[in-house]
Amino acid sequence: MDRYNFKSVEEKWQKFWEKNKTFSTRIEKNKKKFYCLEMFPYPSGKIHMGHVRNYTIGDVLARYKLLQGFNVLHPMGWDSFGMPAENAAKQNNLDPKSWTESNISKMKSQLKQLGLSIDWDREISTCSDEYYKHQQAFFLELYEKKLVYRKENYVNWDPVDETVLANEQVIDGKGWRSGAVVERKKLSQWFFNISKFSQDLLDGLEDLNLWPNKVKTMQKNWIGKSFGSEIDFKIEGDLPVNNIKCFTTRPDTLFGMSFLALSTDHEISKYYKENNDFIKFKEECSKTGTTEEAIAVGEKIGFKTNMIAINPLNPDQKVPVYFANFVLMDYGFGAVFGCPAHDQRDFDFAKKYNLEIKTVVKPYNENDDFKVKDEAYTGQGKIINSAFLNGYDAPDNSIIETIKILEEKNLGKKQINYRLKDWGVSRQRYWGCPIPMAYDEKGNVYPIPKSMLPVKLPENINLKVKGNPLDSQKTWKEITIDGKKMIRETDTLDTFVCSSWYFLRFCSPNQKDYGFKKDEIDYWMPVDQYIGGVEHAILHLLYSRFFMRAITYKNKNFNLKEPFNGLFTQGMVCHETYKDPENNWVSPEEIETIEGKKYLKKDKSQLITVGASESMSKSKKNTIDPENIISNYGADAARLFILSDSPPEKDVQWSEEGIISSFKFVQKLWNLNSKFLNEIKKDHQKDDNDEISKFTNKLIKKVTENLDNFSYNKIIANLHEMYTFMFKTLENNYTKNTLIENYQNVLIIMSPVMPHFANECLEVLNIKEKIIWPSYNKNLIQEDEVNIVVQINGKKREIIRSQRGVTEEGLIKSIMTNDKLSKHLNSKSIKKKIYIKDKLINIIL
RNA sequence: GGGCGAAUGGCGGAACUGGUAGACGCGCACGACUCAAAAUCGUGUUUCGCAAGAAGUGAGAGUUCGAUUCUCUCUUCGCCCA
Repeated sequence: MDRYNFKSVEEKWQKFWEKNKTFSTRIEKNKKKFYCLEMFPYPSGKIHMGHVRNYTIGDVLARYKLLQGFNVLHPMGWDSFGMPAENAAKQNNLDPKSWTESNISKMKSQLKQLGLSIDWDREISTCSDEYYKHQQAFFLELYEKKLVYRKENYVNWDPVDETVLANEQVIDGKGWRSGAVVERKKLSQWFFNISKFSQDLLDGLEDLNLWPNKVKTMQKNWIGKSFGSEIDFKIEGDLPVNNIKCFTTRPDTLFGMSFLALSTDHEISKYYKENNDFIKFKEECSKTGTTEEAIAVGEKIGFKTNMIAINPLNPDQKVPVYFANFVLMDYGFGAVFGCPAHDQRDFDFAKKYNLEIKTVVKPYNENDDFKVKDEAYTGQGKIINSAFLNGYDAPDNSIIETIKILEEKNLGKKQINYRLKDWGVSRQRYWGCPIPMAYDEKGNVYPIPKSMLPVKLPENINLKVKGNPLDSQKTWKEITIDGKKMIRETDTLDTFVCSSWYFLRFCSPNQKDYGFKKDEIDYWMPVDQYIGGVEHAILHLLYSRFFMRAITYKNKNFNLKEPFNGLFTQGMVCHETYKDPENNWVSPEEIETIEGKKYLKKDKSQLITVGASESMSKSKKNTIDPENIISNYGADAARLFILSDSPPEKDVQWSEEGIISSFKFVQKLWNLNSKFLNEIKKDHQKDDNDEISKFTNKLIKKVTENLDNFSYNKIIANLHEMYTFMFKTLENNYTKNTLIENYQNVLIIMSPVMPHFANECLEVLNIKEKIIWPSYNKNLIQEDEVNIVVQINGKKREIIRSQRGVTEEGLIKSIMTNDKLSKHLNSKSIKKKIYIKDKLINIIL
């Protein structure tokens, strides 16, 4: 038998698809469309195993839908703006553009080697001005709709990268990329008004039935809707301040209040702007980050004013007013009342400044004299020490009751609050989409006229300057609009903006005058299946959902809110980790296995310790290069293995044994192919039986169901079963037609997973009609005989073969004549029988 | 600390709405081919037991004729948020 030459076969089909534009798509109104999209990659220069998994999953789906007769849109592009290009360029004295472009061409050829059914005519790259000019136009459109605004704001400042970080880019108080301790800094920033859509984004989740619940929950928590109330506090003191408005989610703990805390940016701070102690204090506050986490973990500090606040429900109680670092201006009204007993931040603060800690909620299992001691009590319970509120169940009932009382007395009202904040999109970087705005001498803001778009990035610039390189580009910065001299905005857009609408651009990649074309969007959108990593569960997906709403806002002829109808989040690719005797990470390539033990290749006396399997990362050196895998084993084997071992939504463990086994399986299938061709040549007069058709029809049913459920790992198992069955039974006598018909169907259903191999085999069969996904014949998948489990007292005793549809009486008869079973039954009387037709009988004695 | 999810052989994992636990693969063992090895093919492989049989899906309870599947309590792990 000849060996299967995967190299030439894979190359042949990749060329064939490219030359024939097999996967290039256009609108066909009479056909049902299917938009299959995988998250586009950042062009780092090399694909990694995560890409292989992501794009294989997507490709299996796209090819399956294509065979089912859908008009499939399956595009690919590049998320090509961002810091890595700028950093790499800085280090190697390159320019980010050429670095990015050469990476794209390398990665593109790698993706092609995987045999993906991509419509490359639709390729887009977000760093090309052909793409970002439309993004700038959208920016202006949103500006006109007042969904974009500029404000001075505290931001998370990364002092190493010298850029602003979004809250989610701050991990453990440090920059996600640089690892530097993040500072609080005040900057003028551009914002997208995403919070305007908080409720709508929340409501929209309800209809996303094809999204994982996990992701929906995460988004829900991120939007963070909470009920509470605003409360007016009367103020006494020597300042012209009569009252302060606070927001709270726990108005029911008002009787436990012992201070009022203000943000240092609260308007009242204007009375302190010449107070040196206050200025010092404010500086101190800027050292705490702006994330909820930083605030929860950091030390709570306060600046005491000489104002006194009066408890509206208990006018005899007067408490001090502080400025405090844990109150932010963009939460509520920048003012909160402190109830130390039932809020940990307030508790920490009260301990530090010796304020009263008055318990007003007790757990159900405690007495009325319960007192909060070492930490705040935030759980459920009953209200105590609170006059007319005593006895209410906290928090639910007590909050409702308190709000009712506050509203009756005109002291406050119910309020809904969202955790979701507006999206700061300004970045002080070069390699991003320029924000199309300008300022006159007085600092007034002007949009760049649409006729002057795109605002192109200047080329050949010095990146090795402090701060934003665009800031030092005088010739680029200075422009004239309508004869007026102006200075450009030098901030660029967060790269998440680029990925918030690329799925629209794929529908109209060549549209010149606008980002997309209406009739193309109407046909292709929404994305039917979006596939990517769960790490984008919140930001990218939420931003994209916002962007659709922003574009359709006040837009009568375009009304689509949800961009992604179906979402699938695949798991990560893991690999064992290895360490040498000196405790250094060792990559799998440096290891040789001798008699089951692993040694360093270069020094075979050195034994390697095998650690846990963890997600592939450069730092742990447990990555495997897909390019080597493809050249050693072929794309089909790689695709086969990446799908075979685990369900796609879970992590998969890459292993040498695994890929070798897949490689061998491809060869086995090739041998099976030869055998099939041999048998077909024999062309018997008559079929021995219909066993092969029965098997194939069952196989079609199973594989189709597994494809529909994303159980791709089970498809591989189905194919293994197919191989075993066919190899054993092929030598029965079958006619040419029977063999061809069944083998053709087998090849078609394996083609989404192993497209090169399957197409090669199909070609030899020389099928004249169009290749389509086979349906199964219901009559052929039913067996005439079934296995029936016989249980006695709920315990399995025997399996008996029986005719389908056998009656209970018939079954009992054969049980009585069965030696093994009648032994158990003896002369005992049968109390009860449970018979599940064609499956099981349980006899209770 | 809160939310969500998971736990099945030596390993990765199957098991439809409660009805044969361990499909399929890896690994391992034995056999065939070979002077030998590799490759390939075949057979076996949850545990205990010679066998008949018994036990068995993280632990403990419950519902049921019957529970990996449903309910409760607990343990451990993972992810997200803090």
